[in-house]
Amino acid sequence: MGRRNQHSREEQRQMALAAADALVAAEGLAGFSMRKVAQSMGYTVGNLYLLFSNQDDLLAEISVRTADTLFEYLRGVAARPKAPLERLQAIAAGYISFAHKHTFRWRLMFEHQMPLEQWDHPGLDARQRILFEFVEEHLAPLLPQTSTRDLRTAATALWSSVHGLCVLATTGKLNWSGLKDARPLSDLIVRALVKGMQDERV
Amino acid sequence: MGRRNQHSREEQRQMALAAADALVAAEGLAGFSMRKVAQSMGYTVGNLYLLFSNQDDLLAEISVRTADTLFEYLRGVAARPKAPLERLQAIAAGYISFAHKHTFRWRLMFEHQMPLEQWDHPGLDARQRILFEFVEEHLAPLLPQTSTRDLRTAATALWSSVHGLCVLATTGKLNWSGLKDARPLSDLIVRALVKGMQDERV
DNA sequence: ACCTGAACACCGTTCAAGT
DNA sequence: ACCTGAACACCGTTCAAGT
Repeated sequence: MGRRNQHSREEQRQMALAAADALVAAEGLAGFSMRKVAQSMGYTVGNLYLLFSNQDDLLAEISVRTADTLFEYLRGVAARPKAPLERLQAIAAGYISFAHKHTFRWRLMFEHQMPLEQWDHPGLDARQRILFEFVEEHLAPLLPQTSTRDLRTAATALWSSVHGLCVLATTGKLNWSGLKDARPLSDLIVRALVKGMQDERV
Repeated sequence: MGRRNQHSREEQRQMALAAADALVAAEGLAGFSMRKVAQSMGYTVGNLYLLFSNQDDLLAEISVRTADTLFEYLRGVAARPKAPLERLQAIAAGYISFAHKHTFRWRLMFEHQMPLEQWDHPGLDARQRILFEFVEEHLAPLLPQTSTRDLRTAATALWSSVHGLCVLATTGKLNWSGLKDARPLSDLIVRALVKGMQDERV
């Protein structure tokens, strides 16, 4: 057939991304398929391969969207508290609550690029760098007189810790500790880590 | 056909597990399939469903094996250092180096049970509890006069942090910080976190 | 030029039928 | 009783062929 120019190529891309994002949000990566996306947007599967090079490419673009949404949310969260430590704690708690609210979308960012192995998506890498720099920026006031290099190390340590807690929290592995909410734990991690680093002569 | 009792059911299970484990180690979860496992052990796919209830069941059993191997390794690592802090740092570094050496097997433990959602595998949960208690046991000497409840919280905080670093390290996301080795970072996290917690009146 | 439809090579899972 | 072989309902990806 061929419905001529009913939707421009760019419109089709956006339709596909919207359909795919909704599918991931509803069913997770396990329930995702190119065929479902195609059906949901009213086109054939084959057509999807004229818009994206393959499934990984489509999933990567959804991850980029999620990363942008996440970052915007974190910027909003960081705007409230004035005290540096509380701001950092709010950012950490915001990260966890975002992951809790958009579990499948958030998981996708870490599940799907594992197959890609070393092959790095430039757009995705950029988002990750932005996030780390954001943490670094808000950690800086708490660690004055620290070299750029050590500050970067500290930000990496802090963020990987928060991320690890987030992983455990979203996979229900915190029940062991008897905690219902992750917030006390994220506060503790940020506070203790910052305090411990302040005491260092790194 | 039916090769009568050429291998007992239990022998077949072990053959399947060995084949599946080797397949995961070589190709990761992405390259895994029931059909490949069956072919590798010289039986039909259908026969696999007389040994395991389904794919997730088989993968869970492999995860249990990996968890046992990991724990045995960590126990060995913890036997060396005498000083409590150094012992804890050695355990953290051991966890990361195990994940680095057996990347695909280690990833499987966290990738495959996500689809299972809340549905918890009792054997797997037991291993996770053992690991947390192991950390708690080695953290205890560093946090005397701490209640059982707070000690558990501290162990959770510490281990989720180490796990988070491990995730980033094995997915190559540490390059941003300029670190080639994760060891300095894991040492820093353990040291700073313990120090920060010691200063608390939790 | 734009999109389809059917094909290809894979999947997990089930179960009647062979020995 | 033990295991197979073929079927079923799905996949991702490609590409000749229709309009």
